[in-house]
Amino acid sequence: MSDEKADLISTYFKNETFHKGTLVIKEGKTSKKSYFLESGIIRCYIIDLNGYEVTTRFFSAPDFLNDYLSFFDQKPSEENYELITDCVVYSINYDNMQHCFHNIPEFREWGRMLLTLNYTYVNKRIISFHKETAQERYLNLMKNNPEIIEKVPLHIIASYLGITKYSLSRIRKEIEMF
Amino acid sequence: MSDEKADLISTYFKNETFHKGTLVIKEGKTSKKSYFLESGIIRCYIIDLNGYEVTTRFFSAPDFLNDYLSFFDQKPSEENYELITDCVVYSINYDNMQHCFHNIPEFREWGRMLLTLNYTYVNKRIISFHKETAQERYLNLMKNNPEIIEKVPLHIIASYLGITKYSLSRIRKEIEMF
DNA sequence: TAAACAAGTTGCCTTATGGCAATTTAAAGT
DNA sequence: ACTTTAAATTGCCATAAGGCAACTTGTTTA
Repeated sequence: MSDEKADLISTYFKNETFHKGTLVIKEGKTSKKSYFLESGIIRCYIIDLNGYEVTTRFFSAPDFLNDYLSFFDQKPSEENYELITDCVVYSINYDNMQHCFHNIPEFREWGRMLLTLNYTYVNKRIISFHKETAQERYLNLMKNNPEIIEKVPLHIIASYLGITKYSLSRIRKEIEMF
Repeated sequence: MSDEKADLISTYFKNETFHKGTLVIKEGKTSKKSYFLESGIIRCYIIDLNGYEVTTRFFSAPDFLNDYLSFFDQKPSEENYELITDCVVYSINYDNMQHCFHNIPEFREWGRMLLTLNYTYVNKRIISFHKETAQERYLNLMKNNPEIIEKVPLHIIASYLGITKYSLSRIRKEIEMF
């Protein structure tokens, strides 16, 4: 993408800072913005049938974050997006997003690319649940996103890996012993 | 959608019949068509790192099936789509799909809706791996897609549920005993 | 800095699932 | 109909992960 285009696009984004613990998107409320994450970590989670929090995804800079279902259809979200650390973001609202989509071909292309990446991501995740042990999933997360291992509380990582905090604690112990 | 629109759209689709065992989309080859499944069952699977087949999804009439990544980007697929039973489909090729997308607003809307449904589907699936036992996942499949339980071989259903054929066989036995 | 609370660890035991081998049942091919 | 092959079942034992309770460590906050 050319610099001019990038500059043009950047004028539709607004720089913002949020603090740890903030819910940028709330279950039941319609998502008003999408975010480019400049620094920090955000997690997406839902409450399952038994009342437990299930972390479905982490976002860490420089990821782009939005709730497809809520944002593009402007209907209530079914998930929560919570800041694990303080974050600096560039946000874009619905109208500006629509404007960019309709007027900047590169933006459309980029949007489609994001969708592709997202789809690939969830597909890989499903496969990882089939054919990897919890320990392997943990080691992969460690390899690909060490910042998450470092900054996210154990019980949240456990809920992302699909195991209990007890099991993750034991896995950590075992890994330390090489 | 109005009847005229539906008729118009239908002219871009071609009626075809394929036999059990056919691979309509092959790993490494670019997907040329998307399919509306009129009757029959198709599964999508990949080969994992250890050489095992992992079934990631079933399609049963009246589902719409396509490989987003391969079809829309016209690049090689990473998955296989195999007919579990004989199938009757309505297929549409890439050029016609593009034409419809550009000229029929309802078609675009429908495309976005499909995407939404797909995303919701994979999200639910990820959650089911977190917080349901294999037996619960099996019972849900039974409830929502009895035709799959009936017509798909046990070892394939097992690979979809993320367990071995041995475990699924035992789960079936246990369920029969109420 | 004390007190309160959350996060993480660990021992003990239970349960779900895996993996192999032997066997039975069902399906396909000639 | 017979033979061959694939699919499904089952006994036996191994392993991964869960769940509870007690305990330790680390973080807030009054």
